[in-house]
Amino acid sequence: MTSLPDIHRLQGTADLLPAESFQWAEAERVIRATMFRFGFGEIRFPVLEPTELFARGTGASTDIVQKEMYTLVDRGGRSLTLRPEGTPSVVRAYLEENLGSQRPVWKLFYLGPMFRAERPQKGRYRQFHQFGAEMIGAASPESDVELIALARTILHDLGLTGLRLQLNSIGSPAARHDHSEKLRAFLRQPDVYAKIDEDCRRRMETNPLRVFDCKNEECIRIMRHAPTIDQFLTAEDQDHFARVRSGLESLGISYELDPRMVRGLDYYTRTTFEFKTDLLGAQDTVCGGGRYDLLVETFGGPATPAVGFASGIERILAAAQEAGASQGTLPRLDVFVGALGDQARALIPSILARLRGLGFSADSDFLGRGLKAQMKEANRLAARLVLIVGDDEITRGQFTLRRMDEGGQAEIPADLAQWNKETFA
RNA sequence: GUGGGUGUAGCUCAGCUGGUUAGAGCACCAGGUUGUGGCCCUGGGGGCCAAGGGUUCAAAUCCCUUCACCCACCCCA
Repeated sequence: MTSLPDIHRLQGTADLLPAESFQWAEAERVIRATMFRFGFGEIRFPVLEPTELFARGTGASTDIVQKEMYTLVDRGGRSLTLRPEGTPSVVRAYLEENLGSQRPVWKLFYLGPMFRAERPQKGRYRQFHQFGAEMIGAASPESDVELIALARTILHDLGLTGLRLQLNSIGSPAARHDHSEKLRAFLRQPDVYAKIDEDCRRRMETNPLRVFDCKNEECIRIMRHAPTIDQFLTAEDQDHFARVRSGLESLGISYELDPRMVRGLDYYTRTTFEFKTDLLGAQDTVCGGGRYDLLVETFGGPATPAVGFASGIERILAAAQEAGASQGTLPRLDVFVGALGDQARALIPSILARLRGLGFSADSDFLGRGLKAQMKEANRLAARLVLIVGDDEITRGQFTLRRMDEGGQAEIPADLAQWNKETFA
């Protein structure tokens, strides 16, 4: 089985072999292409960051910071953390590279691995991969709409259909704080408290908004009468939200209002959104995002509004597969060189070099096997052509070129210099 | 961190209430075609049945422990 009995892939991580990594490369290509079409440029930032970046950026009260970070101490005694999400790093770079003074608005995207020390399950991994986009410097409702449209376009381009867009506005931190307090007060009323279940009594203290998510029918009934966030939004918040909604409508993007939608990160303000699928089981959010108008300030920068989203590649690929989206297959090999005999085998390197120089993908057998085995190998590689080089061919000065789809064979000159693209078309 | 499920060949799995050398399909290798793939036929290599302990004349099968993986809760991509 294994010759490394004590060395294993870490829980919640994966090895991707060529058949699968090819799907990934395709997805990444699509993501970048669409990002560029929307005018977003790629930012690459470190996988390892100071722990304080996330403690302050993601938020000390979040589950991510409280129990899900891979944190280590380096030799200098510094606390470092494998990035659990991208947004704080983008904001750090924005400030560190002094981007705000160069242009009023920055549109950046990223793509890469993130790390969270959670118990793995379907659609949840300890090393997973996200792409995300951030527009920093714009406060307009149209920028919210632009980001939602961007996310939706990429998801569509990746073959995902039937997604539900859920939308909410959570106002300012002050409004949320107000709301939470009122919610607690509501839940503490004896006649209410008596009816909610144990989980919700716990949630009431830790995160009262979560009670809205309870699946218990009694809790759902009671929560219909609970105060919702929209009652705490300012007139400006409400106006912003109304303009986001009308912007989406003018684009024909349908959405569901979900006043109970809670996002797990501290920095969101006003608009929040999620794209969900019903193809994945419990972990059904494929993309989540929102506005974070105060985050730049919390790092000591100037008041700078921003909006962004992040999306999980594993979940997207799983959902696309579930939806029966066409899966790209590895490209076919153009020419397989089948050689027989020492004299012919000695020619393989220069033949391969010539074919590759002409722009063809070319491969050969390096085991010195018989022609039959080499033909099987060529078939496995889905080769279009097999160039057969044996003693006969060398004495005749003509190589045999077999077309694998039709089965026909032809002769081509043994002189490599006479070959051109048409020879192997 | 909590709950449930599953661990038998590279992969997907069978092996019922314990009984002689542990099976199938696929994959891999070889032969049928001493220089020709995909289909077919024949043969072959591969398993300390997750690990450790226990019960028994006898354990892949029953019991215990550990480990791993999966699903779910919490939360999120």
